[in-house]
Amino acid sequence: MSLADALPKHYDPKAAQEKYLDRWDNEQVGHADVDPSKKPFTIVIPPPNVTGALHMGHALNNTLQDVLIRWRRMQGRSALYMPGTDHAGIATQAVVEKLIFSQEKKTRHDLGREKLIERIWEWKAKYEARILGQLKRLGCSCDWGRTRFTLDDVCSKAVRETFFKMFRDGYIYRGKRLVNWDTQLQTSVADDETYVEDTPGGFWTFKYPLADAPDTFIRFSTTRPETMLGDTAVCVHPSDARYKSLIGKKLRIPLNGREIPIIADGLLADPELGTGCVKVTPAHDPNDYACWTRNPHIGMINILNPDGTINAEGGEFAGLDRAAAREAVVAKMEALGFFEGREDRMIPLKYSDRSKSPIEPFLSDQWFVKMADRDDGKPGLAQMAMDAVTAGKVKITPDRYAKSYLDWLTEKRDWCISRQLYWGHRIPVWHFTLDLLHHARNGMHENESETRVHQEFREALAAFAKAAGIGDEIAVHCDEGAKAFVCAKTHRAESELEQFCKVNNNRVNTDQPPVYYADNDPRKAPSDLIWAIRHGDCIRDEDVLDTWFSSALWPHSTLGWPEKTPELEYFYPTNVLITSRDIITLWVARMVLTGLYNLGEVPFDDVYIHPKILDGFGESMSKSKGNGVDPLDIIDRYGTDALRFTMVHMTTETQDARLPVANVCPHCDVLVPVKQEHMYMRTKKLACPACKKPFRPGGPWPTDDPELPTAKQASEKFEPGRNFANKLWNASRFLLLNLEGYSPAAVDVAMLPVEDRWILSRLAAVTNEVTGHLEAFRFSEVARLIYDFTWSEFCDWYVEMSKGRLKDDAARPTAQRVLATVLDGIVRLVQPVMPFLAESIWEALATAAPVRGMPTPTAAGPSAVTAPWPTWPAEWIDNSTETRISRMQDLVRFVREVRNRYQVDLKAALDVSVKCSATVAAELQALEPFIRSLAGIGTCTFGPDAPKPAQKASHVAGDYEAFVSLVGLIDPAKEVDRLTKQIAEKTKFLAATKAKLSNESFVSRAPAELVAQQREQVAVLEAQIAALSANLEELR
RNA sequence: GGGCGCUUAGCUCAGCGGUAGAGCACCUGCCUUACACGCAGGCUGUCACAGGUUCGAAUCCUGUAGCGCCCA
Repeated sequence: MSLADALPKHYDPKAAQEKYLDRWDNEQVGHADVDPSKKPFTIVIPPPNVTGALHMGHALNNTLQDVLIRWRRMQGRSALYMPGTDHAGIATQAVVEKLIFSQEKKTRHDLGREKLIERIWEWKAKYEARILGQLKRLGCSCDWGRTRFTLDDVCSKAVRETFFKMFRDGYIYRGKRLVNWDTQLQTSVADDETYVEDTPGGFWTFKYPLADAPDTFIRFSTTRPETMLGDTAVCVHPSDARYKSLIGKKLRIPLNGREIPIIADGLLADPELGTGCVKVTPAHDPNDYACWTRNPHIGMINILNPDGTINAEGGEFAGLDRAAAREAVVAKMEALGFFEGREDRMIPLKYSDRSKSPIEPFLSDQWFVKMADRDDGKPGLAQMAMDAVTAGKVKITPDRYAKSYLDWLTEKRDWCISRQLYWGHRIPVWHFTLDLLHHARNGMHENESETRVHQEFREALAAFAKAAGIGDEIAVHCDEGAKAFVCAKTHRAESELEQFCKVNNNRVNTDQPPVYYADNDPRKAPSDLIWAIRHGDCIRDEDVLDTWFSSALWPHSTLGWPEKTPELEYFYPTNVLITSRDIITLWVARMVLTGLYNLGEVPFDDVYIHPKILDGFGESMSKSKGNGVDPLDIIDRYGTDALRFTMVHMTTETQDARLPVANVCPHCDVLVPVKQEHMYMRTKKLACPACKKPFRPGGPWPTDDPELPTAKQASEKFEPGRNFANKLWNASRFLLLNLEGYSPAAVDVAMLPVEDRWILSRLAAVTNEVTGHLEAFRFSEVARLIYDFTWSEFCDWYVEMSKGRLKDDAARPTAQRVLATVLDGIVRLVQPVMPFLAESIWEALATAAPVRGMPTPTAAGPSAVTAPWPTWPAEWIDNSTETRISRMQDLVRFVREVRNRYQVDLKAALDVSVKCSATVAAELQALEPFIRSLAGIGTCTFGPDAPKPAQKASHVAGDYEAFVSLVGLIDPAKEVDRLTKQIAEKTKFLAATKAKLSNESFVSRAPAELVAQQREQVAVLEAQIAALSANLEELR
């Protein structure tokens, strides 16, 4: 009693969160041990970027993971939810650089590598703490003690080991690639860090003369005339009759006299467009670059310096900025007479989001991982990853995403892993420039000299490494020209190489021996090595690795690989990976291939791809639009349980999840829907429709508005979740108010009354279904079933039916036991989805009914989190009992409908008579007290001879006919309307059924069962229509 | 240009071969001692369009239109 009084009328999510978050933290409920007596279950978190805080997409992603983890933990698995964050190279470096520039007007070049990295670590510390805090408030039961970061020592070791292995095995090579080059910041930027804007520009037409027929010309147009300096071909369509005879001939570029071929390429040239001829500048245009890959003989020429000025390839134009070069090139072409015309045109120009300057496609040296099949017997990485999915070792759900995965991998495109950044895993490679002609100067053939130098370099390096004790820790590639690359596996090898470089760079172009090592030091480089490099340099690679390279290792790096840790042994391969579809290729595919490459085992058995969260207009959420919602705002307003419930409920297989966003009026807390015209800070002031006071809608506002308060954002989508939490809370409150005198006892379920057997049958069936849906990742079904069972069956019917029994001393103990058992079962089902609510109820229940359950009560454990997942005896599921209760519900609904229709006061009892067989009557009789109380009935008679009141409302059901006496109440017109409508419905249905049966094909081809059922239906319908018609007649 | 998904009640979405469902909104009663974040009841649909397969199609196939995402 005192306890129940202490329970507030409304579930207080904030109080529950505060209480249990601390407790779970202290008790480390998320800690998963290596425990051979249990089966492991592992999910690694897709590590959130430390760039910023978590958004609704994360809330969804992490909720689903935690649901599975909590469920499996209850099933007795050692469930590890591995937490951590991602350094997110470019994104994080960009925000920090931006911040520093805005506050201190300093660029990264001003600060230098060390200093900038230091500042980013500060940022990381702040955001990592924030992200982990958010995850905790989302209720995620991670094993916090194992938290990893993609740049920490453990992950770094895995990165280095993997890079080294791949380098040694010949999967990693250095090559050229066109990147989006920001000439101002002098870095490449990713595609998603650029934007395209229509910009006024020009469209110039020029002509090039044929080399051997200077009076014959090819005309073409371009928006970037300066790139003519880098042209290596002119391309026509192979089927274009105008140029067919010219294919293979040479043109002369008038600017510099270089001769270039006319080639045919159906993919680049479009005969319908302009002159049908296209100049090809492979080093400065993506399409032309692609053309070069198909026609490598044309070669390519880079004409730009990293700062956007023309390089030495530009001859007389060298040193000019690209804009000046454009004018100068046009002027010269005009002066030479090859300029044909210019028109103004809007050009879709790509800009860098970070410097707002135009992007230059720029050819640069990058590191790649070879994905293709190999001819040296080592497996192709892409093929390995494809085989894992086609062979079913990794199962992707929904399975249509397996196609995107396979399609992408089929291209087997090499993976560019280098980034021109400071923030990331620095590539552990040292560049040596060899003097290939060393021996040639002494008369040896050039080729032979080169081979010899390579060989000497290898041998010398091996000797050096052996002497330095790092023989197994370096690998070398020097099979291409003057560049040799040495990769260091360990920090020790790294520092040896660093020192070596330092020593030898000091003596480039001298004949002096190394000064760093003493003469008697075995590491002193052999003279051959010195010879080999003495005209070159030796420096560490400046680049860092793509973030995805480290996150690709996440499922095993977090478990300690390359060390053979017990965790790795026990928890790997992990079980499920949950992520969103846009990183199937960037991340999932790469995890599979690194897992297979490093460990020979796939990283996870299942991949579940969840929906994307969109706003109410179907647009993706983003800060700049101002349509994003902060999960913490939702938690503050509706509670974590409500947030999680709604997330689970929204997770269907095919649809993206729409979340209509509203501004919360800062004055009166009313939700004001966001309209599209409010987005992008387009609306600075709104009046609240409720309180009429003005406020500023949510958006990416840089500062506070001194005049107007800014609205927080919310979404009414979370209300059903909050309401459900409250409903279950109150059902529990009801039980606690009625548990006085509760005593546990063994129960023979078969001997229980029908209402108890019904709710236990439903509980067992729903539990089975929920378990099945969890196994198959059908999240929305899980939420729906729990919601419907709890609300529409347990609360609406069973709890109502129990009210009378609780007042009856004889029936009370059993009712209490069943109520406690069912509520306990519901709480367990709810725990994975709504853990704070479940724990609150669990704790309250523990004081009043610590020993509970059926058929044999047992002591409930201390926490719902660790309570066993429910399973019930199969024989509890009883269809005939469920049918009996359905019949009762149908009857009660009929009486209630009559009461509502005639606006009969609740307190006024109605008299009901039910005409039915003796069997049905007996079954209904057993439920009579419930029927009376649920429907508000005075007298109630059942049986074949049940009287038909003179004035009545009637209802015809499958196996009974019911009448509510309406003496003094009846409005015959209303009843006539109603019965007429019902007769019409049934007649229509009857006609459809008869039509089916008179169709010979139906009778012969449809399953016999179905045909029989339809025949029966005809009989039933005819009887019902007859009864309804008779009742209708009596009203007239 | 290629691929994938979506189009069902006013809104958000389930259903995916055998008489169209939920929540919200709306209407009518109810502060009935668990819950007004509630209770009882009601209203609401050519299941985008056009063909086809089938005894039977919202459900399977083909095409069209619109919307969205991914890849180039």
